[in-house]
Amino acid sequence: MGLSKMLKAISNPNRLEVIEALSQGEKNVEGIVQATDMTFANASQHLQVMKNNNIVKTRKDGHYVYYSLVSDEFLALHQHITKYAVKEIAELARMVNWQREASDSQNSVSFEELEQMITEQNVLLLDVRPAEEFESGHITGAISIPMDVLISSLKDFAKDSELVAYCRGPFCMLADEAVKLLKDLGYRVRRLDGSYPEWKIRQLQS
Amino acid sequence: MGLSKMLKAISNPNRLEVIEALSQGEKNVEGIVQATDMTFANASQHLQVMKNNNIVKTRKDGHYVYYSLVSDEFLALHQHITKYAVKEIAELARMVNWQREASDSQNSVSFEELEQMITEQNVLLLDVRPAEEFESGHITGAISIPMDVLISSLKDFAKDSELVAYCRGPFCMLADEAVKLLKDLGYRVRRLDGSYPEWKIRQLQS
DNA sequence: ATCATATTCAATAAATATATTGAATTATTG
DNA sequence: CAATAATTCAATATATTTATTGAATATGAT
Repeated sequence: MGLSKMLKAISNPNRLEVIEALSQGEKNVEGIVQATDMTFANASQHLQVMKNNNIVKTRKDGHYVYYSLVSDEFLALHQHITKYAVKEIAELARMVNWQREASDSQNSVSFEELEQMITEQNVLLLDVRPAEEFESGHITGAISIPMDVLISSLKDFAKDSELVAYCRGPFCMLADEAVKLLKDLGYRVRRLDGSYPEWKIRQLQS
Repeated sequence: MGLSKMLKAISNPNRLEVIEALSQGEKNVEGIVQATDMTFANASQHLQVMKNNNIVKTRKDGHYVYYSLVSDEFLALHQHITKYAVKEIAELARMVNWQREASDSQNSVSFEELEQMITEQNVLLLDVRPAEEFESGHITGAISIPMDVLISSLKDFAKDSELVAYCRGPFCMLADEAVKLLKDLGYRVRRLDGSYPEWKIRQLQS
């Protein structure tokens, strides 16, 4: 049956990592390899499986083959599944909430609050993902401060505006680290209770 | 990873059939066997897999072990996945729309229309699933007319009220058959564009 | 207790999925 | 057109999944 094939195609830890990576935007095989610690050939084979099952599509440019998720509908489905996992699969719920004091309401900001803050112009929205991911798509108004840049150059932000950091999704800890770091420096900073791909789906639905 | 385990547990054709069956209500192993043409031991083993992965839960009563879906949250997730499949997986879309002229708007009724018709009291809502499935849960106001009863006894309905038939879900053809049969007898009859489990989730959300 | 019935368990064989290796393609650049 | 770089393909070994068979439990009835 076609549904079971599709589900098989996404029910492998490596391929789920690929999907998470591609949720941030298209990547070539090298990019996938870096995001997942698979070998090159192995990554390529998994990508073939996903292509044959309509999970991803490809675009050729010079030497490179760029992979991306097949549709926004699929991205939305993947987020439904992930949300279920974070809420209902005990093991994952624990992992996500593990060392994240940030997820209490004191330290996290909802999309609604963020929109409010943006219209009021008193927020600096930090995208702490790698620069390439920012370039292939980000929340409107965000600035790119990849974690390594934040750590090494310790940029100065205006102390009077509030900071909000976000990253890849519920399993991404970068934003939490950024919050911790900046808090210690005396900034007013919170984590976005959401991520770029979730924001993207929200935009499509409104 | 826990998410891939959960997805593996639902990405098998037999287990998907089990989930579809349990979407209609709890069943013992014998009931699953009848709904899926697996052998007894095989069904039991698949049920163990689903139990160990928090897809189903059990209740013991005398000799029997009754299985049911673990939560309404899971039922909702399964429906999201199914809806995606029907819309986006070409092969399935074709299958469902195959010989279903019923799915054009002339021959199908949305939940909203149905609610309207029910308040206006001029509809006879026919549940054409097996009697046990009706008993373990049905759309409020429906009457149970299993397909075999409909065919053999050819019940007389009031010719002045409109008939609406429903069954298990998008892959269930019983309601289409009922529509065809009753149409030939001169009734005004349409198929519900939805099913009992979808109605159940709607109720929970409102 | 003994028996019958519903379900689970254990052992097996066959099929499928996965990671690794190295060779084969394909497109670009000089 | 040769050289290079990115990707895919093919072959293989290992691990996992699946269905089948028959035996083992557990529960209720006689």
